[in-house]
Amino acid sequence: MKRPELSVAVDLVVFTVRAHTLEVLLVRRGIQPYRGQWALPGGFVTTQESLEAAARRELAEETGLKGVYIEQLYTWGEPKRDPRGRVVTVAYLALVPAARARVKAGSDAAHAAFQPARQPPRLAFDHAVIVARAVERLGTKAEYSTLPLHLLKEPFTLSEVQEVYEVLLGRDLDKRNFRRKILALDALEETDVMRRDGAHRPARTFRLSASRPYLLKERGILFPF
Amino acid sequence: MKRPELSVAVDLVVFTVRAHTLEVLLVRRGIQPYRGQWALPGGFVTTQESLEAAARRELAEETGLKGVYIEQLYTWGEPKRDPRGRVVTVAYLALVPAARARVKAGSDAAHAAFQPARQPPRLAFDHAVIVARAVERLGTKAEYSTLPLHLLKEPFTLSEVQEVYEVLLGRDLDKRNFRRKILALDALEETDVMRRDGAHRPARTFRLSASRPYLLKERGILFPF
DNA sequence: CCAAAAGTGTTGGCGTTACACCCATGG
DNA sequence: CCATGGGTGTAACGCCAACACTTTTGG
Repeated sequence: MKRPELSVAVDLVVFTVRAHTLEVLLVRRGIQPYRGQWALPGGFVTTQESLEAAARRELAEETGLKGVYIEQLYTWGEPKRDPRGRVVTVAYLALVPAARARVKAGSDAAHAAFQPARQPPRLAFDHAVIVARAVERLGTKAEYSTLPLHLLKEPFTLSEVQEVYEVLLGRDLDKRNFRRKILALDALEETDVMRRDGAHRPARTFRLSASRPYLLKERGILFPF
Repeated sequence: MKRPELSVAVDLVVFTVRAHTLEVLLVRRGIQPYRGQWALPGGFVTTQESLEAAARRELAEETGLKGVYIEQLYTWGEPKRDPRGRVVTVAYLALVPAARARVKAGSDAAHAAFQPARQPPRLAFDHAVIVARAVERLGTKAEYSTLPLHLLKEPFTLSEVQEVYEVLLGRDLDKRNFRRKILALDALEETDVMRRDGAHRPARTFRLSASRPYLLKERGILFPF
């Protein structure tokens, strides 16, 4: 049995929501091919680490962040997607709170930046396709899960929760209905600290409940009977 | 930049529904490691083919089938998942109609067979994990899509459609409600042939409608407002 | 006292579930 | 004529969408 050897890479689609916009982390390529163009952060998988470990390593190298939400997105492996040779890339989707979304100190200022995810600049390789798919996936999950909560730093207010859902869904939501629904999921737990912001009433704050720490799956809509 | 070379494989989870049971195609390994144990069909990706092409090639080699529904499932790449060395495998999920689900002629009778997908025999490598995830994914998609229709050979009857949904969802469905809903999706188109089976009234038959040929996504349930 | 965001309930409409009998055929 | 699966309608209920004003604070 033949076992051709290929290169395996991971690429990261790191999202954050800032100023009512969905943003993605991009890096400027310093080497050929596509030198000077924007691309997704990523790199080759070493022989001793798992795929997710490689993705987390790359994420830490660019942002210094650890312990954020990460999930595998899709694997691309067209023979000619990389002009250097055959590279199969496993793409990961990561969510980071805007308050933590800083490019790593010490990097060149022009080296990496968060940019609009829905109208990104011209990207290297097939990265535009990867970003588009990640945006679609995140939007879908916003419809039926609490995944978007990972875009917020705890503790957060209900208005902040509503903002991220509105950005991901691309439409405005009714405040009263939204609050009733998100609280009914029993995925949030109230903290005892209030957020004092400006010249207005302070807001209650919440964190992910310990019993429902992560994503929440609900029944589908086609056959609920 | 270092570019370690790894082996990349594809593995196939080929489902069919027969006798009110979800079944998966397994092959008996003829070589070490895990010689004699059941495993998923699959093989290494050659340097010139895409991942999906490799998956379709393996599927054709085992079953002779072409043009069936196939989608990428997930990629596994733990360093020690294969004792021979570092192998990253991209798993694909395929759906074949029971009427076409034959192991390729000329194969050893004991070489490959469809077996219960929810209680499979002991499997080689991490294939039990892969099968479990595929079963879960198929069940989820049955909740909100018409994907299960690809488990049927056209033309099919509404009773056959209901049967595959019941098997995937693991519960019985109400006949009148089911028919109203599945027809309301506008994904089926009636043919002019009737199915005459036995000592009972003949059934109307349907095929996937040309305008809704494939999977159908519906709105989520969390924020439909 | 004014601006700004937080917080809070009710009702009408629609979609979903529950449910039982007649039809067409082959033997 | 009987057994077998195919085919069909309605009514009660529950859930969801729509909708506007009061509260609390800072300046």
